[in-house]
Amino acid sequence: MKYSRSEENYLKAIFHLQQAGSRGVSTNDIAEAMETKASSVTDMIKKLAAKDLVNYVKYQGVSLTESGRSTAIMVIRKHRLWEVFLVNKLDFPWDKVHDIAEQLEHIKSEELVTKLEAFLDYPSVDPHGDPIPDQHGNFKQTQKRLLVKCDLNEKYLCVGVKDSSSEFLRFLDKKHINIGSNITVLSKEEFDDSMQIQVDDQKHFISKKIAENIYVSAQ
Amino acid sequence: MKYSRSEENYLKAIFHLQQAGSRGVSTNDIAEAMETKASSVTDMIKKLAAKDLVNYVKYQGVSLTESGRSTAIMVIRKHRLWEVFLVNKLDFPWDKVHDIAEQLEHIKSEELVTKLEAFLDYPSVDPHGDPIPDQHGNFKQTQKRLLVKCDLNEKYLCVGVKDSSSEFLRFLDKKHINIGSNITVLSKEEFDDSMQIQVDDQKHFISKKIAENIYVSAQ
DNA sequence: CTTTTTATTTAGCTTTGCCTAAAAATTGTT
DNA sequence: AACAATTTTTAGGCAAAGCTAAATAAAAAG
Repeated sequence: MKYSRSEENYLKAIFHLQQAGSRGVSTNDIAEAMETKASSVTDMIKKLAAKDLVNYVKYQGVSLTESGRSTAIMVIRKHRLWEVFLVNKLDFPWDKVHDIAEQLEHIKSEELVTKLEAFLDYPSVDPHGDPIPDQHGNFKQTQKRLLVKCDLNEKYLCVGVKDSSSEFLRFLDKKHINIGSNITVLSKEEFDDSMQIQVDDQKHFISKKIAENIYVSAQ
Repeated sequence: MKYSRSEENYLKAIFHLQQAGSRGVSTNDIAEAMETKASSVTDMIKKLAAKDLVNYVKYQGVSLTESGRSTAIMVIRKHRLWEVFLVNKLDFPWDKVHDIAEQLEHIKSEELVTKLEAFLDYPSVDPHGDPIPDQHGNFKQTQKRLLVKCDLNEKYLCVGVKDSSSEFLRFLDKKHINIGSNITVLSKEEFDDSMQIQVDDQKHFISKKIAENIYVSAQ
């Protein structure tokens, strides 16, 4: 069964919103995420519900059905595989790949995804540290946490970012903070939650806003 | 300036038709090539004319403007580069890449094409032997000719195919006829234009229909 | 427990790209 | 030249995906 580009984008957005908050996803949230109007969202939701991709009760938001969830995951799988291709093979900087992957993720061909994945050597995460689902849709949610909530003097591994904007990613590049960097929080300012951190062998001061957008895992 | 997928497909079809016959391209020809109806073609032609992509006089067919031609060539460039990627990097057989390349050719990103081309090492032809335009739209039309029109006992180089259907390409694979194979016409049957040919170190009998779909160049 | 605010849905309109059926122009044939 | 056949265009409609504005439901506030 095949879905339109727009349907796939809605499913993806709903999936991401569902991951964030555990509640049913509201029309307005979807509208904001997709940069569209609530009325357009209602229209599309009805179509998705008719195709059994979402559970929908008027005025009560939506949740993905099994079928909707797996469709969303397959789109995300493609998106992340293409991001790996763009960064690892074509040498794109990691902050420039999102828009292109947004287009590539809608290419329809099972075989293409399978062969691309093999060509890339079965990567488990994309350039931003997000896990890549396998062909059955399975992926392990790394138990990552935001740097802002980390303990002092523990060694962490940078595993991903929350904000994927070019501005933020370029900031990280400038500070040599990459996926895989070792990070330790050396001190924390109670007043504004800014902190001094050690990244591999360099020390930096970063604001709360930065620390809120870096994911790390204990190591 | 950006054009829709549909507009790009029309421009591409018109370009190919224009290459084939030198006359202005007719509405019906476009409709047949695009597997759509003549009335739809008229609609689209008007839009393309309004955007100065084609020259259009009612009832007299169309021809591409400079802008239309270069847009078409850029789509063809992308199509052929992606075909090379699919065959050389992802190991697709050459008869399976067309449909996927039809999708990939519409991905919008100058940078992607540039980087893809470099990654593929600036190929000059696609897997079917068709030339790949450079970033300025230049490409040399190889002075190829159909095998059916070749002289006896001359050495030729297989440079492309006219028919790109899976059936035909698989036939060629079976006979080990590839782009780059050496071909010599050993004998020709006047009655039905069938011929005996030497392909590298193998001999085959082929019908007129086969010989009409293989392009060679003198060597 | 009303009232106000906010969220959601409905109604109706727009554009793109396609369709069918009918009209008009062109081309081919006596 | 006049009729027939073919090609092309027009007219009117449809589905997808979006929009604005108005109506309605739910949530928040008094």
